[in-house]
Amino acid sequence: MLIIYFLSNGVAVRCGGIMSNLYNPNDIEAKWQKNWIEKQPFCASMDSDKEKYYLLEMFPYPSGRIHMGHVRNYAIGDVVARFKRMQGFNVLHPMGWDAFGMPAENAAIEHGIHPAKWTYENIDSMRVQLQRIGLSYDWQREFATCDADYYRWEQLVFLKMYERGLAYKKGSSVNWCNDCNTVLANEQVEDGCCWRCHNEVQPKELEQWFFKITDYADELLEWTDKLSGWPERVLAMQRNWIGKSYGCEIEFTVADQAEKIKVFTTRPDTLYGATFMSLAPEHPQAKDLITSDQKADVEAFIDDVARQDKGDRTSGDLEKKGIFTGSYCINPLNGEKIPVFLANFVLMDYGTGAVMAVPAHDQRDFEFAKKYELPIRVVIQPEGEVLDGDTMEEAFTGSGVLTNSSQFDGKDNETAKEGIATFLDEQGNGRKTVNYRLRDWGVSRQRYWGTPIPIIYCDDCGAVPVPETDLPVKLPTDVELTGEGGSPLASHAAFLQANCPKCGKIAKRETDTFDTFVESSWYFARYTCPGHTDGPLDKDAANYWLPVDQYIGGIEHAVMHLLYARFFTKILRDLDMIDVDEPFTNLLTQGMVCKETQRCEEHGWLYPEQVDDGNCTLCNKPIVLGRTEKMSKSKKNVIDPNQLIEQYGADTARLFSLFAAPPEKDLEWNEQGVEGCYRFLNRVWRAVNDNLELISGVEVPATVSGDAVDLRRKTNQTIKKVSADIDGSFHFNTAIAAVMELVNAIYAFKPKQDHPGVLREALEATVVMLNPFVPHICEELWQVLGHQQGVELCGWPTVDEAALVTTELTLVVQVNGKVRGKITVTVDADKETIEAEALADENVQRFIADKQVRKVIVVPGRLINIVVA
RNA sequence: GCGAGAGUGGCGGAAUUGGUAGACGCGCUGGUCUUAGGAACCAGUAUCCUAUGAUGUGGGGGUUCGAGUCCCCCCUCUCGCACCA
Repeated sequence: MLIIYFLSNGVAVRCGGIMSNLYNPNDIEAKWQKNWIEKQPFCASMDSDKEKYYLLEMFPYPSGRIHMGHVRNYAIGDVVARFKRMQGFNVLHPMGWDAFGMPAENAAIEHGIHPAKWTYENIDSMRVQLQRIGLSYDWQREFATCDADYYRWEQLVFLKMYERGLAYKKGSSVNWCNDCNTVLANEQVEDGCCWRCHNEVQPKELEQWFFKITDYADELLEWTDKLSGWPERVLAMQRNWIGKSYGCEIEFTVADQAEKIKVFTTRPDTLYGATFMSLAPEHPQAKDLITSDQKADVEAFIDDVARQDKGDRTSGDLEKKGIFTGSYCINPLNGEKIPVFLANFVLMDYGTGAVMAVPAHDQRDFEFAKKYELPIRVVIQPEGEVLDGDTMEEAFTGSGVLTNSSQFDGKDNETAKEGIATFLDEQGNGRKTVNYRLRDWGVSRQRYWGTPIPIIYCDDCGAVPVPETDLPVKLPTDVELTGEGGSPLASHAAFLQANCPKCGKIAKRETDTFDTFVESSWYFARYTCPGHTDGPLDKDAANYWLPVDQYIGGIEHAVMHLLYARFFTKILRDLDMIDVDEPFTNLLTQGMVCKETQRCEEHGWLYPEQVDDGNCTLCNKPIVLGRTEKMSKSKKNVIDPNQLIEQYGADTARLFSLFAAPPEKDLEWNEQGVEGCYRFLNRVWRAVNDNLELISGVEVPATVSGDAVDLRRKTNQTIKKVSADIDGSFHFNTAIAAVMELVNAIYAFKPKQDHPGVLREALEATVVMLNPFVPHICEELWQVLGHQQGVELCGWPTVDEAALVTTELTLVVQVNGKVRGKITVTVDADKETIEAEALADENVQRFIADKQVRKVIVVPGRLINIVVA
């Protein structure tokens, strides 16, 4: 026999004779990918006969290289797309590029390559990499957000928003990142640092464009209760972010002045307990309140706080500090004079920036009062306890009955909240209000590589919108990026100079560009009509496809992207461009891809290929295993998908990503697990090829007998399980496990030659069911099995209920809840027969012995429990 | 502190309505075939034990004929928010 040794996929194999029978993923995958690129079988069009299904994964930033997170995200999506298509849905599954953003500018600065060139080249290279995974996208709908054909419509939406006052400009203190040289939205600041570069964020006064997301705060919040297809924690994060709280605005008159100070409180019931007031140091009224004898000290305090880092300012363990302004204000309920303080823990951007301090019932005020020896007055007494302001050790924030509160004494505090609010309203000193944590979305960025904001500044007419007919305001390409002196648009004469659309005089163009989250806030809608030239959206197409039935992406977008996209959907609806309220019916947030870290004492973090047999390849010292963490370049615990695919094939990469963990959980990368998946695909490959001669041309029989009954039952049980596991619940790992069981049953099935039809049936079901997971090998095997049409066109298999029926059942017999035996009975056996059989079991008898049988519980189809004394 | 989620073999993970805990895969052990095995196939693999036996799903209680699953208390971990008035 001819013996050949060669290396295939990194594994040495020996092949006796027929080489064509070897599973060779690279050849098969190249063949089918070529077929998909040429024939474009995954292109969608509107079809009223079929039920639509819009499946979308979060589009990638074109960094140039895909990572395992992409592979996982898109593999999950592709299973759903292929499955739904096989089920007969009209599936829209598009892909494109979130193409504006800073890395392109950084590449330009570092390597002198133009952002546009860099971006489009990256897109070309990433498209090839995605195609190498075998994803079933409708590539005809592809676009990049940096295409003028895309962003021109974004500019139009902006103009419409501007008309309606939903986009406006104001000067404000913004979050400034010195490293990125730009402004950040509140959502983009994490622990006081830039979400991208982690540089410390500084406050800076700037004129900025804002989107009035606060107008939609209520609707965005209300819908969080209706998005039943979203994970609860994402909804919780959004609710938290919107931060709606009901309360009261109360006006305090400043003693001996006409001025009033407005506070926001959720606890008007504690107003009689206010013993001082705290203002944010940057409160605009603060300076007017400083009396001359306090001037020097207070101003020093204000400077001190201003210099403090914003992160520390809101960190919670900041030491509470404050200073008396010298002024007093009057409690509108009892006319009491209380001192006004400035306090470092009062935030200007929440509520009104001023707080009535009730030390007895607020922990922060309590600590402040203790420190500065201010009075603590109890106004709410809990049941069964008597609080005393002089002796209490912490604030009481629970509910109780009012005291020291004049006509409200004796009322429970919930009733008093209403009563005091109403009373204040009648007196003209306050009113019930609602307060939000959510701020308007600042969208100006002082960057080049983004969508230009279509506004012209005229000395006479002010900010004038660019006429719709002049759109797009194109980003000029003839710029040089140096990384210094701010955005190159500000010094680009041809771009900068424009005539005022109103008066025609020479004017200046806006040089800021949009936050790139604006592009990703509506791309899913544009996919429904990417070539539309009469407006942002073709309403018919958008209404046919939207909302997205299933959206899949990372949890890191729980607040920013997902909230902005919801907001934009409502904007588009109110601009009469679409009819839906919410963009994404169902949301799946997949877990991160993690891997064990490895470290060398001398060389620090090591890449997997820098470790050989537990030793560092650089110095041969033993490595130290670190924690399992999210794959990241900095920790070097990364696997390059391209290399992985080269070694094992895309099907193996996909299979492992789907099998090793359920999609919403973190996935721990494990080389041996990958090999296990590769082995399984080899097993499937051989199961078909080794039996090919036996089953070719064989019809699947209508009725079967003998051992074949069991295999047919297993086949149908598997179809049932896999269908249920994929549909709706996305339990891909258990679906794959079920097919593995079927394959094991096929291997164990004997004698094969007696029942070729049933064997064929089982093998075909295996191939069809695996297709959503590993499409290349399945297409190939389907062809090998003699089919002319693609496997996807054969449809998803249906369960033959008759084949599931069994004649005999194995029941467990318990004595006092413990398994003591098993009996086999016919399915139609009655309760008496089953009981008699169970009691007759030898081992069961031993445990019953001479004891008295109290009760016998028969759970049909499952077990018998004999209860003895 | 608030909110969400999790805790099951050596590891990743399974277990409709409470009904045989540990599917499937990895790893490990033994075997077959081999010059060879890091291939393939077969068998075994929760723990303790001589055992047909006992124990076992973070800990402690409870409900039940029966609890990983339901109820109460506690512990640990992960994530998000956090001086939000």
